[in-house]
Amino acid sequence: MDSNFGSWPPASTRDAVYVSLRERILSLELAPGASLSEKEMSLRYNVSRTPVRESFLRLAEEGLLFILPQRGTYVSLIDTELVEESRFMREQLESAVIRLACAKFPEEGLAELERNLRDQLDCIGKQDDKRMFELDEAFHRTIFEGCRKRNTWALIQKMNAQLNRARMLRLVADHRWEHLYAQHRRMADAIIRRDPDGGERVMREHLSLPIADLAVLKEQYPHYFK
Amino acid sequence: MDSNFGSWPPASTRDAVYVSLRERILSLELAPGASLSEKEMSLRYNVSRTPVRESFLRLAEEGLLFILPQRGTYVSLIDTELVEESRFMREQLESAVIRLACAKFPEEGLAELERNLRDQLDCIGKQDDKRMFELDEAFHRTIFEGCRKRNTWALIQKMNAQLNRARMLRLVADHRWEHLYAQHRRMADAIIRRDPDGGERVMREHLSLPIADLAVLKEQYPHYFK
DNA sequence: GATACCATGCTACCATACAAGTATGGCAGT
DNA sequence: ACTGCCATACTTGTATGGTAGCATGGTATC
Repeated sequence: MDSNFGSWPPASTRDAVYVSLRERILSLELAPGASLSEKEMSLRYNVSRTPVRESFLRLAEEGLLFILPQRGTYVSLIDTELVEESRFMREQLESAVIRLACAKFPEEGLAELERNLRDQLDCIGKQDDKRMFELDEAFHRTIFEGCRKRNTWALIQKMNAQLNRARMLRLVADHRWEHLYAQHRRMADAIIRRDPDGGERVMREHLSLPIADLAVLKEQYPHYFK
Repeated sequence: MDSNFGSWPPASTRDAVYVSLRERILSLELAPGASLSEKEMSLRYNVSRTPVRESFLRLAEEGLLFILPQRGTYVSLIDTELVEESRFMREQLESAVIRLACAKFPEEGLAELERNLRDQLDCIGKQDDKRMFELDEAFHRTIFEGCRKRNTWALIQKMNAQLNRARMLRLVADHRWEHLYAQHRRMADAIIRRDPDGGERVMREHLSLPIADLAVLKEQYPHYFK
């Protein structure tokens, strides 16, 4: 889920600070609009201002912070337009890729999807939300990798920062895991059947759902939004 | 074409260095594989290592540099897989957006497209390559803005760094400007006609072309590629 | 009372110093 | 001649000091 996935612990102080800050922002522990400063964070993490500053710059590029020179640094407000566009982009890219998958997909990838689906069923029984979230991501990633579209997936992951922060507001998210599983199952079936139209249809349905209630959230937490 | 577009001169030393380095990399003045160092650049630009270093980090994130800690920094080799994926992503996003444009597009945007097309014709007569390139970009940007997909366009611009560097290798690029103009003309017509299928068809055709000869380039400049 | 000014303390930005890891070339020992 | 060691000169990573710009609150002036 993170760019450092697979290379733990972080090689540098900078990465450690970056990872920590990012997590705190996405979890809303650092709320949208909150103010921070290089000095403050350097004290908190017991490091110098340099790695903190470099993390700030990186987070600012990702749209999670915004920096006003000589004034201060703030956690960026959630931009509904940006969230919607992120969802839009993901929908387009994923539906294109599943078409590819329905045209040609390696046997090994298919086996991986089946394994993943079995695990999902298992998770639904155990109500393990965290693991289910990981399986969801892994399922999609497997499709991308099977089509040799690793970089595309990486880009989607970056954009998802915005999306996931919004999603985090739905505190007790309606874990409609059964529904999610059913859609994943249909995707795998479409790939097996070599049915691009069917695959695309499920995928678009799948990716239209997540943030239908964005407007509601904006009313509920107005100070978190732009 | 740049994120600082419209806010000139660059507010900070950092941005100035970043813009300059980026341009030199994309123009291949700094060739793929070339080695550079923070110190060297700080001397050349007469600034301290700090803004240079921060530019390096940003360029590394964009995939234009790669940094080996304690060893050195190099201009990244052109990754054909990444280039192809960039093209792929652009194709998906642009064809989705032109479908939107064919469903609904503001009158004002349409006027802008017509203005742009007139200027393109003008440019073809004058053989002004640089301006034609700008008009090409502006044409596409106008379509995105008319659909309120500004952020999507911004993302495409970032990805294009990889693409454009590859494109730059075709030194005397075949400026088939007339062909390009014809395609743009057909896109505008599709928007006017409200013809999503026609619009998408032209767009996909338009964006499939650019790097058909990537393999040839790789043979011609093997040391520039991964 | 309202307004213009200025001291103060904050910020991020930039310069510089130091630390730590790595490549290289020469030299000593075999 | 070859090998292993080490001094040296690089590299990036981190720490810290100083600077310029901005916000704020108090004060002097009208």
